[in-house]
Amino acid sequence: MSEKLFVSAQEVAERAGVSRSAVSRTFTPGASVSTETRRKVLEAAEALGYHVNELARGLMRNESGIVCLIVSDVATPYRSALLRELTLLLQNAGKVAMLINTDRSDGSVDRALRQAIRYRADASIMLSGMPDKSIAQLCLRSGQRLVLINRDDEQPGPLRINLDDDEAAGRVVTAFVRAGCRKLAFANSEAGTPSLMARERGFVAAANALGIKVSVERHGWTGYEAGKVLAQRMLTRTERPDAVFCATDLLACGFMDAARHQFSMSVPDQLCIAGFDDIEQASWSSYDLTTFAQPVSAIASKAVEWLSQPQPQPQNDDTICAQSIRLHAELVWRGSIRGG
Amino acid sequence: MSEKLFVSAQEVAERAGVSRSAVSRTFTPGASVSTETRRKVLEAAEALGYHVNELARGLMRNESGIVCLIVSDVATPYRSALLRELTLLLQNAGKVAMLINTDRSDGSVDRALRQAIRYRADASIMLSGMPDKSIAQLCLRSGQRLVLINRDDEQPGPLRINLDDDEAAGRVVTAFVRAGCRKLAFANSEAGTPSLMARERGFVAAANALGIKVSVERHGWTGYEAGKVLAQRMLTRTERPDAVFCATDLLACGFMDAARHQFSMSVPDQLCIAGFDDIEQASWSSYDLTTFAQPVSAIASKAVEWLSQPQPQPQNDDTICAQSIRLHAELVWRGSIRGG
DNA sequence: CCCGCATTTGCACGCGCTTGCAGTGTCGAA
DNA sequence: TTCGACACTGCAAGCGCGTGCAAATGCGGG
Repeated sequence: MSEKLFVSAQEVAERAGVSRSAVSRTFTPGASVSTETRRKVLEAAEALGYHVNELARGLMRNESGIVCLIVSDVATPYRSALLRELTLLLQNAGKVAMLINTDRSDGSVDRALRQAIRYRADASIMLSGMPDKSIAQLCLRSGQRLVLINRDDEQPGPLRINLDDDEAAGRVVTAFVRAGCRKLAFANSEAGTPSLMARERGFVAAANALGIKVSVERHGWTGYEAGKVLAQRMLTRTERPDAVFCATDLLACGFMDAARHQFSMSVPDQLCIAGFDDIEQASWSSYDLTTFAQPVSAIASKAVEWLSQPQPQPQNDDTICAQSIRLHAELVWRGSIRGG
Repeated sequence: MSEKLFVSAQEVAERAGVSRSAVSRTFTPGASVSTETRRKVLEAAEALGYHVNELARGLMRNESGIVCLIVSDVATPYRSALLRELTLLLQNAGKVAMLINTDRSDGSVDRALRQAIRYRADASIMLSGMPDKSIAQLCLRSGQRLVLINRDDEQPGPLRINLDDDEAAGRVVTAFVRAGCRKLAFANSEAGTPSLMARERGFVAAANALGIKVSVERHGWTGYEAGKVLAQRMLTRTERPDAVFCATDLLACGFMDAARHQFSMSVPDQLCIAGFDDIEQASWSSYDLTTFAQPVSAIASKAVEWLSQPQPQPQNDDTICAQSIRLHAELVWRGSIRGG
């Protein structure tokens, strides 16, 4: 039955005529082995098809090399793009990604996380999403390093990566105004995550500063369908907006489709639209959406970089390194806003 | 420095006043422990915040509970949808997903896979993509179980999950003909994966059986841009097709956008289009694409189901269970083909 | 009261690996 | 020649856990 599938360092040692320690050291960067011994070991290892058992190694070293990616809505364009970048970089850094899907909220999230703790993951990266800050707590208490992307929990310890959502929102107001729009609207979801709300606040504030009032509507999640519903609500009013900033590209796509196909409005002639994320679909010619680009690869590389650094002194004085990085969201100008 | 982060079974045992074996058995389903002992152990474990060390357990049991997902183009809608489903189901089955991204072809793939082997993954699921069958070999040789999705390697051992691509392609011919189309075309990528080629063969064969010739064009990968290029090639000819079957929804979206915006053609009046995968965007009203649905959740559940079964006798006689599952791709009828 | 049986429990070993420590060999300087 | 410095190497302990085996315990019948 369990018929000895893997070769162990012991066997490699025997074949190479050296001690088991020599084998171990050969595969430990920075250990002291002579070139000759190393050669013999590598040869034997190759011949036998030896692979270091990372489970045993992790057991000794007390670090597994596993980074777990905690994510909801994996199938969403922005989320999956970030996921792609992160896995790639982690691999290059010699780490390995464990995926925790938090879509179902029926306690399986908690179960999955505990699962990750059981594997002694060195770190967790939370790609935004669910507000469960207890999860973050659990990660930290089990000695993991934590990276929070687009979340704003005021907890010490983790690295927080955020965007300049509010300033970005201000810039889109300028663009709308320059295009001659005066009846601005903001289409948001009910998710209420910090970055979404920051965009809303920034937009409203910048417009108000110019003496322009903004009609705000919130509905559903950040998906396409919600965008359609928002359009139905906002475009059936007596006074239609002539420019709408959608908190998300998916919302924008839904909004635009409804505006065009259900209300026969022309974009950008009768309605200017802007989104946020710069998902692939934003560049498709049916949408040609002006939007803010999530600096996906910058986010990923900052995160992985931070994780690759040696543990920053885990002292318990009050200057706990509450690292926070703020990245810039570049406006990608396309055809959904007049004039460019 | 390494200040004892995790509690061990030993400590739990001491607090509960039992032996370490008792603790171990408490967390091993099916082991023999009295209710009283179990209660004491669970209580102590809870108080101490004990989590089984899955690394050590895997070392003993010689199975890690890790399933690795080998995937390229994670950010692609179909791929990420499948990923979502798989991770969810794996979690429910008490397993954990390790993600291997094979986008870069510069040997990092190989490195990542070896990484996975080092973690003694119990199984791998290859979500189609790259043709490197040597990778599959490596998985099998290291004792993993293997699931191949939408690939057709004729190797024994793995579970193969495929679709009825050729029959599906036949059904779309019928639909086109019924819509009054006679100049059929097939837009494919150059990737040449088995399922893509099966769709092409099936389409051409079914059309030929009706005495209709098909113009076939292949270009690039299976993305949106390739679809646009294909449209540019096929629609600049003197004799334009009046119906095109795209091997992929992304191709179809690109094709449709080019047809409408660059060639001012009306879909479906002047051109009927069908795709394959039923990605979310296919249902967006700008596309409203008739397409075949990948039975994503069926695929995922078949895969996880198979992995959850006890190892099917690993005998070495010639009746190696070369399991193969063929699923049905349902035609989702929308507005990109006339008459419904 | 004793004995056979079934259920629990503890002991001790080993999974495959890292690593501190002591031992071997080599070499140049004194 | 002697000696310290140095580069390797092997030994053995131990990481946290599962599990076979034997001892312990409980129980009912004789």
